Amino acid sequence: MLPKYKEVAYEIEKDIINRKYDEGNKLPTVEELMKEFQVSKNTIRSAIDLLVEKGYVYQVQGSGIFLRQNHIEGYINISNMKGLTKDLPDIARKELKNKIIKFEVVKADEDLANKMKCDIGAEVYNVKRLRLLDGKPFSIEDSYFNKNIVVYLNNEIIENSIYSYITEALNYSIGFANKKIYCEKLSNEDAKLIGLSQGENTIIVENTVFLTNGLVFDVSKSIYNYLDTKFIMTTNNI
Amino acid sequence: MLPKYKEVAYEIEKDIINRKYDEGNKLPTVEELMKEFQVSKNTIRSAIDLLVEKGYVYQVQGSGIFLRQNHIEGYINISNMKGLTKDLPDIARKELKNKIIKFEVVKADEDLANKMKCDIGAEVYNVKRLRLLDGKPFSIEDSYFNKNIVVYLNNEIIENSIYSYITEALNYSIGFANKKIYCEKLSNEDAKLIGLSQGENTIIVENTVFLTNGLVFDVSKSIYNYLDTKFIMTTNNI
DNA sequence: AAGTGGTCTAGACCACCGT
DNA sequence: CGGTGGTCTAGACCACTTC
Repeated sequence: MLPKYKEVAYEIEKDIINRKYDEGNKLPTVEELMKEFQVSKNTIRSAIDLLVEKGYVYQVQGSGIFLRQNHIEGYINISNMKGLTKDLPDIARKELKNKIIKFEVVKADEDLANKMKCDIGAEVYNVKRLRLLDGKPFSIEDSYFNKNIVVYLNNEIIENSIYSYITEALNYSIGFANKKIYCEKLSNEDAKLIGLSQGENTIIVENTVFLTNGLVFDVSKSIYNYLDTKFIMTTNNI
Repeated sequence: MLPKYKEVAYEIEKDIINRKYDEGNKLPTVEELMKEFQVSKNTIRSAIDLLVEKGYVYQVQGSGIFLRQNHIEGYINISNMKGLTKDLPDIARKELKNKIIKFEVVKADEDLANKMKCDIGAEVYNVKRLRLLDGKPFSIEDSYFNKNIVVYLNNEIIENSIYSYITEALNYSIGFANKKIYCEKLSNEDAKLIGLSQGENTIIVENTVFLTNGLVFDVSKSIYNYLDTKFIMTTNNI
């Protein structure tokens, strides 16, 4: 059961996506939204704050709540964090397949234990997958999952969506993430997998993902094909 | 005059940076903060929400408000948007210099007019600068400023900080930005400027910056030296 | 059960925009 | 000056964690 302000934000988000407010590029006034959803002013404002944070709208005091272009065809929103399978409405029409390169249980060394805030020697899943969109190599993802949290994985799960499994089957809720973005030369092995040349630079995203209680459950490094992948993000000046 | 919740957020942010809460990695309880700052619960919560959005803390219901590592030495926080001069406490000790490569007034073509939401043929400043840290090439920034908003620029301003000038001298307030991040081959000219090889891929950030009233005032493309520049960002699952 | 964060309301008043 | 967003409060009650 979602709280009211999230429910309202979700409804308005749907309306925005369905182009209900395209004419005028403007949302109804706060007062009109209060009447529409039968909630107090603060609840509407909390809902709008969420939409501002997501980059859907901006507010101008004394004037209104305006739509903001936050989506560009072909770009991946790097702020999303529900996993590739759920993240990409844009490419969702395409078929996403995961080819397993490696799937094993290893013991965390000092570096990994540090990143995962777990004990040295703790068991972790190491999953390396080649991700294909309509059969075309899209990214190489090398992930580690804390086995104390993600107690079980199998081939079927990792060929589909690990994130769906974690949030729906294991019922964990994902809280936040740190991301590092940089450019790095491809190894011979990775270059072959993703269809580029060895020694060529491409774009890398390292991800450390936390549950809402602050535990690290996933540390990953993803290598993207720079020819096909551009990221977009929105920021607010707070 | 800042509103109370921003003032409170600012004070707590200072305390976090000054390591006041490092022991226990925890902030005082909401009730304690209410007493400390003599404000209502909702005001404290608004302040904490800002710190959550900035990646400083996370909240666990029933448990507390915990510190989150949001800063790693050597990484540039890509979510910041006050301009390089103000953004980088990390490298602020270093000397930032701007070498002007190009500074002229041009008329917006269709593509630029589209990006800047201005008329085709409208006058814009085009400023291309090589940015140096301690004398070392750090990035090449090619910017366009809407001349209807940024009515005047000169060599002195663009050798120092354009953003300081816009926010302090012109008294505009910056609202939000869209950023595109990708990897692209260097031209011969740019490769020479930044000290890499022609045809080598490096990391690019395109920036469209809006005032709080929704007007675009700056469109820019920055080319970074991939050897020296890695970005970091924090996200929340909302 | 006690402690701590999360949601919601009604109402008051302020600040800014446009006419 | 009317319309619209922005801030703030006191208080009630809920939900989760910790012991």
